[in-house]
Amino acid sequence: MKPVTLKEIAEQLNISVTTVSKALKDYPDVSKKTKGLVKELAKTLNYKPNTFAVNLRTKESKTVGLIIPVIVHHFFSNVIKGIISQAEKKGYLVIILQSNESYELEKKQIDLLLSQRVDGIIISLANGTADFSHLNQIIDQEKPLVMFDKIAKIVQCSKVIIDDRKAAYIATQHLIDIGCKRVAHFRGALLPQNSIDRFLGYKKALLDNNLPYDPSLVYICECGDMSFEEGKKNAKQLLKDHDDVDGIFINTDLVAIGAMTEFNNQGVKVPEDISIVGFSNWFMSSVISPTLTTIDQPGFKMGKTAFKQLYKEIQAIKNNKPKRPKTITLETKLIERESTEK
Amino acid sequence: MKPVTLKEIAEQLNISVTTVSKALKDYPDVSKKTKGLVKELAKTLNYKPNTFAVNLRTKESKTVGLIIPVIVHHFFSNVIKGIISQAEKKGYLVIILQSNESYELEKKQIDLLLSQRVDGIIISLANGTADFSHLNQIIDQEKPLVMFDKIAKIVQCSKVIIDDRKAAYIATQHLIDIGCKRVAHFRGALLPQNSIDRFLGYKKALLDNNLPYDPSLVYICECGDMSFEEGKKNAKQLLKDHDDVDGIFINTDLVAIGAMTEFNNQGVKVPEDISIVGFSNWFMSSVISPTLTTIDQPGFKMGKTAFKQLYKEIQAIKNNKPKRPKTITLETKLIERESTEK
DNA sequence: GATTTTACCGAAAACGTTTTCGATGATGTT
DNA sequence: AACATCATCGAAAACGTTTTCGGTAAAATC
Repeated sequence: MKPVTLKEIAEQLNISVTTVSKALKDYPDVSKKTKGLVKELAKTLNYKPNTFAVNLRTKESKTVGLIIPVIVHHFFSNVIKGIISQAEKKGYLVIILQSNESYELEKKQIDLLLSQRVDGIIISLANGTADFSHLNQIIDQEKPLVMFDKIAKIVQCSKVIIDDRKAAYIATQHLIDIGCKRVAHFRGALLPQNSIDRFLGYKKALLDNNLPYDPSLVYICECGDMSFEEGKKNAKQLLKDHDDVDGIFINTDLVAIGAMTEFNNQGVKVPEDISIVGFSNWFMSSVISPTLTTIDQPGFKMGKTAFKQLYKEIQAIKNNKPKRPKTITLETKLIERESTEK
Repeated sequence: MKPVTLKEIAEQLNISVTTVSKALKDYPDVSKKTKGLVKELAKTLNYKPNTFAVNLRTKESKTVGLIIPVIVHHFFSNVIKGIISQAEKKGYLVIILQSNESYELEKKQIDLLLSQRVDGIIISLANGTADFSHLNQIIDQEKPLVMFDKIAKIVQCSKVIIDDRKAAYIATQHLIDIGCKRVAHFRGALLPQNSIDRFLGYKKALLDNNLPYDPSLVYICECGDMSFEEGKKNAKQLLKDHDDVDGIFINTDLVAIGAMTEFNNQGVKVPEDISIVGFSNWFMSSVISPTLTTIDQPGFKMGKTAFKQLYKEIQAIKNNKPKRPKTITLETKLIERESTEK
């Protein structure tokens, strides 16, 4: 019942462990005959190299860590899928951790991954993360690090992002183009770079169109587990505060759907009374009523790209080359649907 | 830049590696004084035990594998979350693989996990899996295996499931209770146990209520990536085939939503003309219009329970006790919403 | 003062692999 | 015949940890 080792194969064939090892890895200094014998016996005994020993020798685990704020989330689960699919192609396994938008957990989890000696880490930051020493710790150990979506510009590592500012600008411009004069914004939490950028894009679009920027039209939501509820709450508040808003650019689809639900409950018609643009293009947005205009955020591609970059850096380090941090910006596009049909 | 080892600590303190190791693990045969010195130095040097070496010695990786058919899926991502959260509590990491509903991939991935020497495996089978030798291989190696959701009854291992038959019965009975006389069923793929069970529950409910079972009212869908489209397609076909159907019990929410979309497009009113019950209680189902009556399937709890059971078996094996496979059935409940409001 | 007990420490083996560096004998070259 | 070349193999060290088994000195016991 014990797992088969090189030693056992060696003993059965009356050769050394060294030769067995080399035969299996096709070293040139092993005869064709022995290679054949070794490989055959290895197969019949169902030999599987002991990863623990291999890792110890080679100092690599062929494993990468992934930390994301939430798993049950259309965008993030797509990213996971992208990362895993690409990792599998390269023979890497992925350990997934959920930070739950908590800085403390994120820190602990990075510690955990480092002590596990993963070959690299991919991360999307928690909303609350404002200090980055735990990330620099990764870089100090010369471990590749790739951030995506929610990143920290300051940290010297590769990043896979979209141009949030531009996307938000396009979304807002679209609302203006269809005739909106008072455009509100439900923004994300205060810290994450992407919610800042989306806010800035929104603001710039207003100003470029000679529309006044009114801070009272900007509502905040944390975009955590309660996104849907937050959307409802903000919508309710907005109806109380203003009676002239005719368009909203909302930081994320789920919040937008919450808002639409509230509007529907209160008899406010979308898009007739208020037009809405969301963000991310959750699958859900294409099946609700009215269907939601949104910005397509390529989660699967983002995950794939993130792993590809991480892999490049892993290889670079292996060959003692500099890893060259790189920022990759993926394309987004506006998906026009019923919620902005005028 | 080299990682700190026991040896380095030992040299700096002029003691042996053995003592350092024992000090860090609070062995009784190390003096308080040395323990203090060792622990302090370990902390200042930021010592992290080399997992590779530890694994090699202890023969365990504190890592478990998870294979699921699809990741971007409300139910499954909830399961992932449940497993990860529970694993973290016990100091275990989770490697996630996606079988893409492919038997071949599933087989390969099990091989991969076994050669990685994970401490246990949790799996939900691919639709196409009909042969189970790859699963028995796990059991033969005395590795704990827990199946959930899509299981194989035949395989001798622990299982975490719901009573699909009962849940389907309740769903169908609900349709009958609100007055439906011709109840159709969109079932899942042919092989998975749960889609068989749901079908049987549907059938039994009909017969118990003296309604005829009509095979032409049963439509099949694979419930893979194309669920939504399949729902639309089946709905379209059903409208062609029958004009008297007034209720449908549908194998999974996403298919149900696809069907509702098609009905809506064709001017068929839900629930007035046709009432619909879905399955799984995806978040989406509570925000679409009309909201969807469905069976709540506790993904998070399922994941948690699956890991708990796996953990128990890992511990049992460690202590040379039998692992005692166990089947755990979780409660489901009917969530009544607008799609069955008469 | 001799013996036992206790407290503390370390040598060494083991986990299974990879890789370096020779060693050996056979073959080819001059 | 002397030498170089080539093909094939293996001994041994190394990776960093854990754990067994003794060993030594001090303290306790008689």
